[in-house]
Amino acid sequence: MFISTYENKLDKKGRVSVPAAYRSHLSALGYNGVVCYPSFTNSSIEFCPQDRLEKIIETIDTLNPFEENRDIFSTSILANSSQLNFDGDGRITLNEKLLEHSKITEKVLFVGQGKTFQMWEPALFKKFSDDARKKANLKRSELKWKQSN
Amino acid sequence: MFISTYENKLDKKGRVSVPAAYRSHLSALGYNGVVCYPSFTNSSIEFCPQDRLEKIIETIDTLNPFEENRDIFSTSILANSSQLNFDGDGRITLNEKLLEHSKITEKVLFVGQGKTFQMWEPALFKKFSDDARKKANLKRSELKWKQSN
DNA sequence: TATATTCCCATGAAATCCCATAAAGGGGAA
DNA sequence: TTCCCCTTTATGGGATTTCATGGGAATATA
Repeated sequence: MFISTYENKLDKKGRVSVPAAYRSHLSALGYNGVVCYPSFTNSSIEFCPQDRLEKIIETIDTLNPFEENRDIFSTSILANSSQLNFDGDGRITLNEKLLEHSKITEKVLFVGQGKTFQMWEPALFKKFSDDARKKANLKRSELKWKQSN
Repeated sequence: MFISTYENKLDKKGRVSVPAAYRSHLSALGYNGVVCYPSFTNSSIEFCPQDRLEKIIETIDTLNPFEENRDIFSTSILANSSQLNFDGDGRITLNEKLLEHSKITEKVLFVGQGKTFQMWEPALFKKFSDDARKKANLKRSELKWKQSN
């Protein structure tokens, strides 16, 4: 389970420590790295264990080859996703594309999302999260209903 | 079941003993820790066994990955949750975010809620429960009046 | 050869473990 | 019920380990 948030520092080599709590969960799942891709809907980087991306690929694969969605998904997710392995100290190195999309420069905020997690530029996340909280209050009843089913 | 209330002390390392009665219930469920998150509606910290949060994660996971609701819920719930494990003496360590939300500084009041429990700054809980009692009284007279008609 | 990437180790700070002590609670016998 | 003893629990603090971070050396890349 990926939960909570952790703020770590990006060093001048472009490395950042993945929080120990996330690493131990990943290694429990049998992974020594993560797959990541720029989010569709916001400026974060999405991370997931490898098997999850495989599931997404399968889903895309079932789409009609001439359907527009298929192209959109495969181009924007698969083409932009990368495999990042941990170094001996549990760090990953972020490439130029990821830094650009996320606008991360100094600090990296890791945000747990249950089965996945994200990386954010801290200030951008704060903005997003304030917004989310407001909307969540409005939509809370909706989630409760789904849970009870 | 988590019932009754207990007031324990927060030490200067930010640790507090979880009441033995709560701990033994948790260990009967097979957990050596708890998951917690700031309450939506008041200044308490809500605690639950881990499986409860896992159920929420499953629910969120059934939502379409590109749907707005999914982000909103996972951000406002999961990002604000943390896993707290017991040390060898049955204590947990509260982080800055939790202390700030709850305004806890010296004393911690544990309040049983059946399947979950809460942590309060004692004075704030007193205010909260006094208020609740007043409201209940108002509604009671309302109810009586309606009954007598 | 120059540049980037990966591996390895050092350091300080923070979290965790471990033990000592004091207080509280429970059970049995008078 | 009351007293005493034993066990459990709460709390404090020192010792140890883990973790994040920086930088140098080694390897790969171009």
